[in-house]
Amino acid sequence: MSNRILLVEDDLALGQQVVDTLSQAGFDPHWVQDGDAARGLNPDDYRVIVLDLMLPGTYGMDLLKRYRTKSEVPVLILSARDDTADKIRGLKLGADDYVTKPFFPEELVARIQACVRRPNLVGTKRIVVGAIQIDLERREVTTSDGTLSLTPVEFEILALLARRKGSAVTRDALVDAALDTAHDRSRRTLDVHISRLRGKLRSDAAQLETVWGIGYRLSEGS
Amino acid sequence: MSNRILLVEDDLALGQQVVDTLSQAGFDPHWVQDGDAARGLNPDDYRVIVLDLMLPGTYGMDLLKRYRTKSEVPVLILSARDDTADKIRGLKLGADDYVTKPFFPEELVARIQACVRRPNLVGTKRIVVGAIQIDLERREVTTSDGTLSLTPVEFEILALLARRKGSAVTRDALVDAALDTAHDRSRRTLDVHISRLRGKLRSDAAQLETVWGIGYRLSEGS
DNA sequence: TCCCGGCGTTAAGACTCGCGTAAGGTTCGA
DNA sequence: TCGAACCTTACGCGAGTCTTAACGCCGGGA
Repeated sequence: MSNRILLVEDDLALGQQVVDTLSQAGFDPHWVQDGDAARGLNPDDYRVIVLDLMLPGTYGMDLLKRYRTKSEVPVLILSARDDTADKIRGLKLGADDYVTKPFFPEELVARIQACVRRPNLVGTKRIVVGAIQIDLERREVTTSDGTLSLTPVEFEILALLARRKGSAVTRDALVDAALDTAHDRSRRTLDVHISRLRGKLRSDAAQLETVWGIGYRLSEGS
Repeated sequence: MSNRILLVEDDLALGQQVVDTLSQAGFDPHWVQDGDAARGLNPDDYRVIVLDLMLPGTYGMDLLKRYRTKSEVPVLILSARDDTADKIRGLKLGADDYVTKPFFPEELVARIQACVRRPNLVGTKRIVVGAIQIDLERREVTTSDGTLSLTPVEFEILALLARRKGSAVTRDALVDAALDTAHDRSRRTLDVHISRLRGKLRSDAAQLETVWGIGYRLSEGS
């Protein structure tokens, strides 16, 4: 795997500085200035993501949430304000580290290396939950009834449930991950997709449990 | 594996504060005041190690190096000085994070959780009280009778009691945590939920004791 | 350009399930 | 023994969920 790092930073001077430092440290930085541009990128293409919280366009927190639901990639937050509440919120959302400006580029590099070094056990692009096998790269799902074809939304829902396999996943998280943003969470759209998903899962549908008042959970059958 | 955390900290006030916060967050802190005492411990017995760099006896950096050569356990550094050179040195030596005093306990907890989250997404955030095991992520409870499904309110009640395991919890606190606010505390709603909870706990119901005039307590059975 | 199939969304009715309340019984402490 | 605090059961309402059906958008193909 490459040493590619995604840097989301709108400050031109700072961004250039970080890019230079990362390059010298042997990384392959990929710099995006705009939050909306970062939305479309696939987090799994990168080793680490360095994210500035104060962005024009999409807010940094939204990006973080988005990345977290989609992938396991370590995310390191960069922020102007040394605000503890913000810090805690970021870390709770799944960020792996938090650096406040101003910082020395060397510190950032050291922290990135600390992220990378961590045992990344979940490198596989294939998740197995009971009788359900999900190939994230081929976007293919196999059950005990054979291979089945899912729509994009259905696949995203199942993929997120599989990544968090065994644990209950909030309705909100599922909506964030699978449906276009700016959705009215009160609508019953998600239910419909879940319903169709269950229909396709057929004999393995029992693995997709509903957690009342919370959301859903994908459990191993046995 | 348990949620045991090793805290190496010589400052008595700060140490106690951290221990309290960690306990409330569902961890099982193990506090050592002396660096030399920490030398002999096996790092693999702990989920995370929180290490103060300014210690009497063995220097913190030495301990860090020692742990790193022995084990893969995440180490989180605590330091009085906000010295970048020190920070970089620590992170290069393999520390997973670096927090400078003064800090808010909540921040430390959030950072610890960020460390813990990585290796295995399943099985973390788990509280064991006697025969009752509570998986906060899966929202699942296992007793000696097997897995049982709780309603949201019942789960919140049990979770709060488990977090404060062994100590009495006020009725008000339980109502705040589990029930919709703006409720009439004088009513017998909480009793009903407790009753239902006991019914589901079956043979382990004895662990959920009534503290007369105060509230309830979840105790280890044996 | 028009048609058609796939897909996401909305709407609506039926249904399940959790929650709060009431009411009567029981236990505890003084 | 008395009263307050607590336990338990039963029941109805309403929130949350499931399912079916239909609408609208967008793409490819004729």
